[in-house]
Amino acid sequence: MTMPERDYQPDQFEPRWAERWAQAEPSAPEGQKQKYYVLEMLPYPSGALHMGHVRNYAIGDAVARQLRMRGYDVLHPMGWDAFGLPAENAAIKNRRHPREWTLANIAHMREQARRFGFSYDWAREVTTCLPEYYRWNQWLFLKFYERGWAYRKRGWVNWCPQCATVLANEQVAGGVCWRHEDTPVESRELEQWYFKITDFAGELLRDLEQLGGWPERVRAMQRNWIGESYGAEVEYQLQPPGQGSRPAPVSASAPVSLKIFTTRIDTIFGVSALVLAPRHPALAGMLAAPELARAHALQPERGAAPLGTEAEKEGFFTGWHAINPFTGRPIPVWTANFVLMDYGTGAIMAVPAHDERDFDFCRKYGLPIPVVIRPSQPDAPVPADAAFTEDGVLVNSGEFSGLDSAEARKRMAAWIEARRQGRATITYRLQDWGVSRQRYWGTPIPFIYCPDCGLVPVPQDQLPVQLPENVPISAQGVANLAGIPEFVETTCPRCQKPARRETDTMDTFVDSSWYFYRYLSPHNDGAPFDAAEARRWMPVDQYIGGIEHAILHLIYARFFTKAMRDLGLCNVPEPFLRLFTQGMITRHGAKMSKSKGNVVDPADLIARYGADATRAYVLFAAPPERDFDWNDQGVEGLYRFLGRVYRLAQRHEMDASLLPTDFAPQNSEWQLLRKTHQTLARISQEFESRWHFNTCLAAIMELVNVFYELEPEAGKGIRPAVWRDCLRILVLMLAPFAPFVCAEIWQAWGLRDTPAAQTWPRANPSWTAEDEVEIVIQINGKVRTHLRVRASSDAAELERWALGLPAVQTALAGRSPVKVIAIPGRLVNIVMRP
RNA sequence: GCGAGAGUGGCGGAACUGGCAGACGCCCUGGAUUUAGGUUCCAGUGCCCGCAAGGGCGUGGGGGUUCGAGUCCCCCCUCUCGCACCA
Repeated sequence: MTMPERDYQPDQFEPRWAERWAQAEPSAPEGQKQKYYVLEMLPYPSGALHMGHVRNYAIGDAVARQLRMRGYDVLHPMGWDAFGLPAENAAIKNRRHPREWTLANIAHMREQARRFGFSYDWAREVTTCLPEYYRWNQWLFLKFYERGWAYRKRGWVNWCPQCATVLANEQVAGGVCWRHEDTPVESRELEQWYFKITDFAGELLRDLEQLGGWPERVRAMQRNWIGESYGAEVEYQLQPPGQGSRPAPVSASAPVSLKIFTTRIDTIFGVSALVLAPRHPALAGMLAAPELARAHALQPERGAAPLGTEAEKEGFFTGWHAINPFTGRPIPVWTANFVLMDYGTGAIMAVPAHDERDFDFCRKYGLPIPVVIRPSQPDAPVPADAAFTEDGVLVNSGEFSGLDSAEARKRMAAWIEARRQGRATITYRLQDWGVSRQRYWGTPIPFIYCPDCGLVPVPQDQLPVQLPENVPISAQGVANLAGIPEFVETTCPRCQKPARRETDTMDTFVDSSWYFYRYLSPHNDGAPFDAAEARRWMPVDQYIGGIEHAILHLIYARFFTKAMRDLGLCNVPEPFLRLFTQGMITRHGAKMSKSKGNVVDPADLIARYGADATRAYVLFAAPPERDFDWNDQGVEGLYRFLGRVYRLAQRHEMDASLLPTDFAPQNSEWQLLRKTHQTLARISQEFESRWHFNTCLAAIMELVNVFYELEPEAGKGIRPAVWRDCLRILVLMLAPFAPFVCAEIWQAWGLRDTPAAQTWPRANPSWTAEDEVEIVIQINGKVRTHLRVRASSDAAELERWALGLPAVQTALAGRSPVKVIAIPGRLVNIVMRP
């Protein structure tokens, strides 16, 4: 008896399952099962899911579903990165409150995610713009403040005129804003809140070594970003301008010494000048107003130089001199555009003979170029008209002459340290994270400015500091908090006198730095998260997301975990054990964007082909870590394939009985069992290694082709029990990639639950092995013929049989081969002289 | 310039350890089913020569190691991504 065959029409059953799964209570955690935390990067609720989301979640869901079938207790949550500027821009456009717009988008996107069948535990959903969440941003901010990890500082900051707010260094790439690629970032001098991520720089760098489950590319990017350099600080005493014994009068704020950072203290006998960054604070006490202005004019705007070039080096002599502590001789102090205030001490010693930049600069301005390092190999060539920048042997360096560079660096650092004019030190390129934003739609920073008490943290029991509901929205924008008097005006928690609230909000990267802890106890109102839950679930076993967060989000989140560990909130040093970065989906060779008109809308795909075909195609098109270009016909291929499976399954009855493992197959049963179990072994292996789901789906397609080929044998040469067993395995293997159609088939078969609730099948090794193999016969490395032999045939047998083949006899033409290579199970190569 | 990754049919890709290059899918062609179109099912499909049997060529280019190289080594070319005077 066969069931009536129906066409594959996913819209007739997918919504039904989606609804059922959305309402299903998450399976209760079972203590004895091993935990596995699968996390996908939470999306910004921009309005609708895009293909990038679909790819990210299709990968994560396949992994989560397969792990559940393998018996893990899987945590697979989802949430919304709901604060941020697009909501304000939308507010301006539609005169709609950012909260309304955001929550409406979330509702829609959650519905889309459900329609796709992504198996999230919706009871754990987190929305960062709700006070239940952001109060814990504020709570953590205050904890950081107590530890000195949150502090205020006046300094030059990146300002994006489009965003009308400050940006962190990580959010500026190539001189432009990360959200506005056509907007150069300006620099402004402002007082801002910072997180002291530099306190963790060394640990953030070292612990990268233990992140073996991360792509090397991401680790390299973070390593470069942190930028650790071993070197020394050296303090130079200053001499004001003036001739001989009559120094010119200097102001009270005049500095008496200057600290520089160098990685090459071994070259210090070759210093021609000290050079200060144009914005070095010491210059204010060294230069008269016109010169100071001249110095400030040297400061290049970030990204001012065209890409691929460096600005011409420019600077001028300040009139001051500094005493080289090693030689006792005065050297001129300059200021120049090529010295960065943000790195080291903002001042360098210029050693033109041994640094390319210093060489360019000193040659341009006619400063001397004394040589103090020679190559270790006496006959090695020395660059004629360039700096020799490698390590070597010191010359003209007083008592240090003759030492090699590495040894000299140690001794010279010790020498300067003994004189208390310097020390060996480590410098990082990484700078503290500027977290202030001058925007409305973010977490208010919980501080109060009191005329009497100064800066006062908002007491913990008064959290959250709520974002005011009523905010003026005009064509110019959403007012920031400074423009909302009801918010600003408050009373001092200490003295109760009138006071002002801090009006900056937090960078939204604060929200995403710890959201994956909030999933563990999303409704806890006594703490950001439950420590016992964190002990059970952290670290995240597998994080999946886009490479674009390689530095920003992933370094901030690592920093938060380390800080929270030091606060005693959690006990792991790293948040993400394994990281998988999926590739981009392009179309017509370009990133999908509305302006290019090359967007594929997941909603349209669901309507035409259903969620399963869309998910499966996204996985089939390429290995998940690679970029791929969207092909409209490709989805149709997967739609056809799922239809093939659906129809095949409908044509056959099912029962719940399993084939015994010691079952003795006969005739074509072997073929089906072997193919099924070989496919199963391949897919099981792929889940535990590369995640090349494209080959998994290809393997399932091959298997389905075999089913079609053998279908006339079903119930004849292939007994029903064998046919059913293989068919059931097919559906179970497909279930992580196309859960709807598999559930539908399961139900149509009259079986209980869904494939997702079944145990992942185990490949039977006695059925995967081939008993016969085809051996390639080569002559001089070229395939000439084939030979079918028992799989167990040894090399001697193979050689004997191969040499007896007519084709080989013809080729040999009576001569004897020079050599015969026989590899059991693979080939025989007969080597002859040409 | 520096760092990382990638170059395989008309297209996406497969070949994980050196052992039949092109699995699987798309496109295209033909056949069956169908009143017809669509759907479905089956077959063909790297390039060149050949009616065929068969042969030659072929994984960006050049060289090398090896019985044997898409895979290992050296040199070069192209593309993608990241970094951008970090002393």
